[in-house]
Amino acid sequence: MAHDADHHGLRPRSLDWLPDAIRERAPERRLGAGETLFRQGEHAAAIFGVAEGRVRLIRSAGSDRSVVLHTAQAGEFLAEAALFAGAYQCDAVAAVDSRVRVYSKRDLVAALRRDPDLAARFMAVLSQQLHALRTRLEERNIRSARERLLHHLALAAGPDGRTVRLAGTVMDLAADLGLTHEVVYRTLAALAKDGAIARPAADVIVLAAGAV
Amino acid sequence: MAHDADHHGLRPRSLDWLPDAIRERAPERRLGAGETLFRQGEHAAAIFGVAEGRVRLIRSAGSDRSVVLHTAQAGEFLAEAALFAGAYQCDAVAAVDSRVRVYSKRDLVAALRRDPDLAARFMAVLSQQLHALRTRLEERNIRSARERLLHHLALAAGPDGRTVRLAGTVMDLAADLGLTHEVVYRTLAALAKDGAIARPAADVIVLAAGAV
DNA sequence: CGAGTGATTGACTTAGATCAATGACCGTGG
DNA sequence: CCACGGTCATTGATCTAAGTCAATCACTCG
Repeated sequence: MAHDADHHGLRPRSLDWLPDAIRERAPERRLGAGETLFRQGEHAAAIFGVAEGRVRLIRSAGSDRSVVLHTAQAGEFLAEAALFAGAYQCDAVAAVDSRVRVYSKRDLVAALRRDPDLAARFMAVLSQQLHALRTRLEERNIRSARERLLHHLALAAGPDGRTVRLAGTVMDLAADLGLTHEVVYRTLAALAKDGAIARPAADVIVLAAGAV
Repeated sequence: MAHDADHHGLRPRSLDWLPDAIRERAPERRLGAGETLFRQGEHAAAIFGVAEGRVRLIRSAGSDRSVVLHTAQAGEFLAEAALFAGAYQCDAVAAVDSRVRVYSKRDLVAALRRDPDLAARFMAVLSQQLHALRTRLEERNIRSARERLLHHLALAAGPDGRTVRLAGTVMDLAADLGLTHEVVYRTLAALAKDGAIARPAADVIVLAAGAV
């Protein structure tokens, strides 16, 4: 099986809050690469969780250009916004062979309305995701690969504030950072040479005490 | 007065959902540049809306490095996540002289719990912001300035799918795109020369019909 | 054992950042 | 009323860090 795409401390899981009753009742649907899950304008009767693969949200209406809005990875939720709208606002197309769980919008909305604790948990998850996403965007504003990487590592550090355990591959890290993997390898090597980080193991990075 | 920082179609307003009763009762607080609004670990008794200026969320604990998590612009909400946590998770420091509205967390939580419609509206706002943010992040994954700009323009286009009215300055646009303003000017000029866009007015860009 | 994937480094190119300059425009205070 | 300072728009010249292409090695899995 492929890597679990949702390995990252910074990428919060989005499905934990779901009541078991609803989760267990959600059917699974398989999508071939390129297959459409839903289209803009369709009545929104469900939202989805990506179990495996990748699903793209695409806005094709309007201009000729079809624009990718988002690529949902395994473990992510898809189209939460449809919970509060009558129709989907964009198309969803599987980028590769994928599996999605289908959650009934009606059931979910009813549950959220009935159970304030559930609603609070959902709002909490949304807020946290929002915060995490803002942080990622802030990170992308850092132009220098070195600074960006250090920013990321400082945030990903464990409780001691220095030790980072890489949950995925360095290539995944590079993708998260919006850098090519070569640059990340090189920058890691340079940081290690400067003594700014140490790498006691392949999947562990330790920030030096005085690191800028 | 400075530019309204929240001019952008892609940057959803975050305060509209608030019940008037709470909004009107929220006191305003002025912050000098560098002044701290709250600190990590403090009991979270309020959340904030930035009325003017910029407030940074900073994580300083752990590593020596203090890391900027987010810079909230005027019009944005600050620390929604604190609604569902006992204590703030990071520091908030004014980047420039600023004004914030202070919303009582207790009141808000009570209102959300009491009024499912309000809760639904809040969830809708959070979902939309999440979606918008994902789109911005997706945009940042586009390396080429030309393609990134076209992506942005296609999304910012009005109902006809081709006409974009710039709400702010080109410099603001550049900041949104994560590019320098010089590159944006140049790229706009190049696109115009290629016939991919037209600029009938300073603040209007029209995408050509056959634009890739 | 061979195919596939990740880790790593080298060589080279280029797009975008940086530094710099100019002109338009706008408000403002003398 | 106009000179002045500030901001934005725009373009040129230059530099460099990051992207691209490429190769090698280690490892795992069937």
